[in-house]
Amino acid sequence: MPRKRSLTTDQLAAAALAVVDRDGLAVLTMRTVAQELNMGTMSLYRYVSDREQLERLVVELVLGGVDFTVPDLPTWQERIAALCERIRLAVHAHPAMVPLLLVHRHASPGVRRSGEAMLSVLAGAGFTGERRVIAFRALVSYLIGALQAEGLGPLSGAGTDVLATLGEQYPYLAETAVSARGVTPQREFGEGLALLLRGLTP
Amino acid sequence: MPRKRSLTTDQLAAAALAVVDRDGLAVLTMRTVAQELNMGTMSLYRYVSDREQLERLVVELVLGGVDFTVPDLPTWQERIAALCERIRLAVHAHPAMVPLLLVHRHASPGVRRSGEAMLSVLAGAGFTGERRVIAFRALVSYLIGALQAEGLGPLSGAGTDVLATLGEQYPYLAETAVSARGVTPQREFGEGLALLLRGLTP
DNA sequence: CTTCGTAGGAGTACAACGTACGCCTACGAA
DNA sequence: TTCGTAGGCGTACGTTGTACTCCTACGAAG
Repeated sequence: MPRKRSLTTDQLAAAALAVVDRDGLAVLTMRTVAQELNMGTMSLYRYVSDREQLERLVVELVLGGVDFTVPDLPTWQERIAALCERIRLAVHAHPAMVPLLLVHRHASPGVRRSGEAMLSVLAGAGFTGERRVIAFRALVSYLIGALQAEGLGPLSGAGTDVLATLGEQYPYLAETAVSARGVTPQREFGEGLALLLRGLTP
Repeated sequence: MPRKRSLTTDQLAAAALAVVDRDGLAVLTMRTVAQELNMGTMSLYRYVSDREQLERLVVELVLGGVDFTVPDLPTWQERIAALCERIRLAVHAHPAMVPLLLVHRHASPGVRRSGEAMLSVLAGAGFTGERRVIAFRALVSYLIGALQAEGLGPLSGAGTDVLATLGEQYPYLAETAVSARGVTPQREFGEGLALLLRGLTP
């Protein structure tokens, strides 16, 4: 066996994530990542076969830091909420990569582990068969949507101010946007999830 | 005023949507759309300033067909559900363009109109201030996540079969995937939304 | 210590993309 | 009939992902 690899896939993923964190998802390029590592562009292809695979590595790096062991809490609702909050926190640290989560949610072990953890809680709570399917999908849909909305949403963030200004055309939207200023992303996420959990029954 | 335009923006959007419906979002290109219209590539720039604007036109075309007048139904929950179902139906007809919905959800009149309609229902139901913010965001998050999940999700569609096969590593995921086979996207969407609505109280 | 084969690193090159620029020309107003 | 404006489009450039090919560093074998 000649020559040892000078890079681990983790280092590669970390470099890509650094680029995304610093300059945004739009500049995530084989060339920019290679520059970040002081390597030739084509050298990256010794570690990944694709740009897609590079993106998957980023997703795995972010989700890899999440603890998916089911927390020891009194109610299953709290267990679900704690799991979701862990995910939200991990993603919140790298908001620019959220779109990657959605694109690669298929073939990502991290996403699967998270699903497995949530399902085990639901199963323990007594959800079976199609009820469990519905409940799980509802949770995942909310999670995905909320993460996506957090960084870019029209209510929190920069979009809020824009919406607040066109009050005559969309009065409710404008009024709600003003109220939204006092709501942190964390509260928004947590209390929205709580609403969903209230409606869930095995 | 010399020369009349030979194209309406609707026709342009329709051509782009046709390309997306037929060959997928990946081949949506200024060149492919131009070919679809038997025009030169650069001619499109007489109608849109950007590729982004072209994508926005597609979003508007899809959402433009949705009726956002609040339906006359007994409960506000049913009114919300009906609005969401209308959106789901419109999007369901063009599943490949869902990612565009998310990217352009900011500057899209259609998205704003939908938000305004939902908020008016919530307001009529007695939601005010931050409670309305939370409720609205929860609904939007679910809607976005569910639409996204519908076409590509790991539970319905092709991903289901894959998941069902790796049972030893993700037992719950595999079992749930099998149960998911009997659940149509429509039921999944509607019943998941019902769960969320059950937890909503002004 | 020398030698050798394997695999890592990188330069070149190409197709496809978005789009700036500038030309030609069709057509409504005069 | 003429003219200026604006529609249509060909060309070309920078950027992207990546196939191909070469050179070379290095662990194992002698």
